[in-house]
Amino acid sequence: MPKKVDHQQRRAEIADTTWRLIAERGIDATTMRAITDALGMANGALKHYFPDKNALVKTAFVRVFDNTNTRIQQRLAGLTGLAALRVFCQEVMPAEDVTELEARVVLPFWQRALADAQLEEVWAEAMAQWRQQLRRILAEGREEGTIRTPVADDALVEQLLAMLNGAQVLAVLGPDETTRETQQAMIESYLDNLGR
Amino acid sequence: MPKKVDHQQRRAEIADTTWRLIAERGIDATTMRAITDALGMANGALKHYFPDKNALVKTAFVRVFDNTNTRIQQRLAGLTGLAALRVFCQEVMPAEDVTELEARVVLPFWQRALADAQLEEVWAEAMAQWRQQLRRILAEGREEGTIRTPVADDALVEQLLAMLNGAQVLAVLGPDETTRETQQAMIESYLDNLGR
DNA sequence: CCCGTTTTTCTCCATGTGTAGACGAAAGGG
DNA sequence: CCCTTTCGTCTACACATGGAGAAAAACGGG
Repeated sequence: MPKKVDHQQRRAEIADTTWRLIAERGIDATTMRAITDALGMANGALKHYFPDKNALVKTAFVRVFDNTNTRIQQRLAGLTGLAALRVFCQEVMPAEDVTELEARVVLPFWQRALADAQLEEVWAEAMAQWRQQLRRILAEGREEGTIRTPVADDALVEQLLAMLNGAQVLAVLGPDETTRETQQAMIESYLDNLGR
Repeated sequence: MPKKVDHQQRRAEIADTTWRLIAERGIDATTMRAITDALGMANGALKHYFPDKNALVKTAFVRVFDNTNTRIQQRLAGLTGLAALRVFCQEVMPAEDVTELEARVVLPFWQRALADAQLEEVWAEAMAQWRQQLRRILAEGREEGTIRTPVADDALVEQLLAMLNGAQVLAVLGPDETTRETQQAMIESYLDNLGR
């Protein structure tokens, strides 16, 4: 029997360095040769794991989403209502270094999703998942009394989703370093207002 | 004396078809040959108007921003406070066809701005302008009593900016046609809440 | 009608890209 | 110890892109 290589782990490794390169140098500079160079491999080696670049980029993006979501789920353990919502927002917003890297990947992803139906589908699913989770958290908050705004939950979900996505743009493309605390203040005051 | 061609108008014409192509086919498919083909020109003709592609793309983006802003200023004539804010949001959000086209240009712009300092500067200026204008509108609303929320104006400005940018993403990449009215409801309920 | 200037066209080239395929290397089982 | 299977490397290639430059055309004035 031949070489034994953990195919799954290798794929993950390649995808990880791919999105890291995207975050660092931009997606245009992330060519297949740049990826294999960063991995210390030759350019043809990717072929055994990804048929073409589209597949590679797609799984790289999916991996970023998965990372974000599992991180959220971990930090969300045991929390409900407004407290859960606060953690959710903090974890998605580019307040830390990890989240800023993720933001630098999401913007190119959006651009590519405009022209690739598969990527758009991935994004749509991610947003559907977030919508569902936010709705559940809001319902919890209503029940336990931590959320008392007269605004309908559906509108709140859209507001939150839009704010979180927009915050990514403002954080990564804003030159001001104030954005760090400004964004914290922004989301905090919004959340405070939900409890009246 | 030689040919007399309105240099300014020609530049504008080229920039316009450029961002229209970007909106329709995506920015990757918008090559210089695609642009000249759409214009009925040869590929070398652009050289007299733009030194390279970066300059072309940059002015195309700037033109989109200028279009949006002048449209806003026109519709904003005579309005103050909450009414002005409502119009501002409606005009920026991709509720109409024109605004959706603009959104399809903004997403690629963000991606490019990540790697191009000049483009980032353009975006920063646009956001600075919007921030200033929003602050003024909010101050007006406070004075005339149409805005009575206890949340600080600075936080409101950031919330609005983030929501407007995020709405662009959700509108263009969301498969649901519900987003049209959903987004209207979202922004309306947010604005209603500002007046208590 | 001719001429000088500008604009436009056309051809060409260097470069970088994704991808394919042949060859060598490694590794574990018989 | 060998051999089959997989993995990795290297070279090559077709192709598109941005850009440069010479030739031709268009245009307005003398």
